[in-house]
Amino acid sequence: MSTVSALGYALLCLLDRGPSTGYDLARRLRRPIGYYWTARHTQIYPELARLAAAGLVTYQAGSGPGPRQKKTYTNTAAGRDALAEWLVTPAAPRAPKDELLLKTYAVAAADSSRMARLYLAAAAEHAQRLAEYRSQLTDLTDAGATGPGHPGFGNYATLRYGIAIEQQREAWCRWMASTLADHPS
Amino acid sequence: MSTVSALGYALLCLLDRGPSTGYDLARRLRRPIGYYWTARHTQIYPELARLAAAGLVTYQAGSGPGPRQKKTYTNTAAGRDALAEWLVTPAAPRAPKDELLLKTYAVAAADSSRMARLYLAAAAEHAQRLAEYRSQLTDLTDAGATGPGHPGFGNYATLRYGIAIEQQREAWCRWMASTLADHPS
DNA sequence: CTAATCATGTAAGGCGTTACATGATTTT
DNA sequence: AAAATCATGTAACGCCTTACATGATTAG
Repeated sequence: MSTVSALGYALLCLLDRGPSTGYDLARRLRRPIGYYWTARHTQIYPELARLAAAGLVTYQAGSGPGPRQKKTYTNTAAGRDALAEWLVTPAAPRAPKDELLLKTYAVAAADSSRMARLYLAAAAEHAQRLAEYRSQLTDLTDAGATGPGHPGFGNYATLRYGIAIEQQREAWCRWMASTLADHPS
Repeated sequence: MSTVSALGYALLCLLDRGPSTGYDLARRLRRPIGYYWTARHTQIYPELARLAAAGLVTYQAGSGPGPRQKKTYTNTAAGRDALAEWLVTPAAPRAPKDELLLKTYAVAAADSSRMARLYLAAAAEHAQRLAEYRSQLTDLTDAGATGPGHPGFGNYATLRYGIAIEQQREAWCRWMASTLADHPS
């Protein structure tokens, strides 16, 4: 009963919205899923092969641009069932990895003013992300994707989360920068 | 010039606050660093060996409880320098992995009421975390760790971040749950 | 004519987890 | 007497990135 990896389910999520080649899945994975899940094509191709072997996807092969065949993948009924079941299964907690927080823990061992610049740069990045997310949210709001039932609701909901988090992180980074600036070491 | 991994720097951060055995580092890594960085002892022991080989830490060996020697590690001057330099170096962006957001993206393919329960359970977990963080923040505030210069400031600053994020995430989970409940599929 | 895009794969190596292995001391 | 804690390691395996490899079509 070959278990499917999270990446496998991510691909099933994408294929649920429409058939794609592996190449296309890599492109579609960049936005908006790339904000909370990423994978390179080198991971995607073998994973698609595993999903096909498990009977969760099928493909139609045609002639491709390169020396190999181009394969267009679709979810099978088993794939849709597996996806629906996975969606309502609580996720195992993942190990968090946040290098900026790790650095913050040891802030006493660093030069304050150089460290403050780090937080300002991070704040600027978050501000830029925030602008990106907000513009995408506007588009989705205009399209009426603010409720479940609308096909864009998944995107809308994740964007709302992203906006809330980026706001907090930007504010926290600015607070760190100003706190360090007020207190040179 | 053997490059040091993020885990290596995490260990240097801990050793900067006091010498430890590998076992003790694993324990100290659980809280509060465990909130934003984790590692098992199976990763820590080889990493300490690499740090020692690179001259960033030294150890004093004594007789241990088991068949092997117990080693107490300390940062060297080179280790402290490497740490100070790493702290002010911008981190390379990490690939985010958030299974709940991935599921949210595909929410249209799931049963609404079962999915709503998932968000409620997640919200409850965040509420519990929030209570934990708040109680620790109170202790640190009482200890006067609210400004840089105080040795507990690193903990204080990361807790403030954690509280802000957990609040947002809890609120977002509750919003998702109620939005799905209002709109059964 | 050059670069980008479309399209699919393999191989080597780092990071991280789980399971395996040993054995003294302290607590229940 | 049993369980937890202290203490250190190795081995196998999965996940993920970087580099390697091929070649047609389209846009500048």
